[in-house]
Amino acid sequence: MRFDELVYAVVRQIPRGRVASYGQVALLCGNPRASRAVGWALRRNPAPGEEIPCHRVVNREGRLAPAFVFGGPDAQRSLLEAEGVAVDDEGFVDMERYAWYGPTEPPGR
DNA sequence: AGCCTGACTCAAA
DNA sequence: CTTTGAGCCAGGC
Repeated sequence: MRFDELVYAVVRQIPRGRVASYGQVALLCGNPRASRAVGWALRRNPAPGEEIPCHRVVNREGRLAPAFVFGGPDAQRSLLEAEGVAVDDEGFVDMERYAWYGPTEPPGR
């Protein structure tokens, strides 16, 4: 299986209203250091939207991807806010509150 | 095989 | 806090 397919498989599991960091996705793919490769894979996302919610992937600090990536300065923000994820003016999301813990989704939050 | 790129991350100045 | 530099990984050429 291609690495990017693995990335998509993971991203596809991120629930609505939650976000995951590139490092988190890389970890779930088995390569904690492959965060860059994750971004590389998402760059050519074959099915944006509910299929592969790449807008739910943010960097380690909860910072959204650069504007050009989603074709607009508020594209990703709109998608996230639409599903209940608050995004501040600087394009940051509260990781403590929206971070996805993984496929198993441990207790608490 | 080698070199380059990037939606990343960490450490240091 | 901002700016650099370096390590990392997969894929495109």
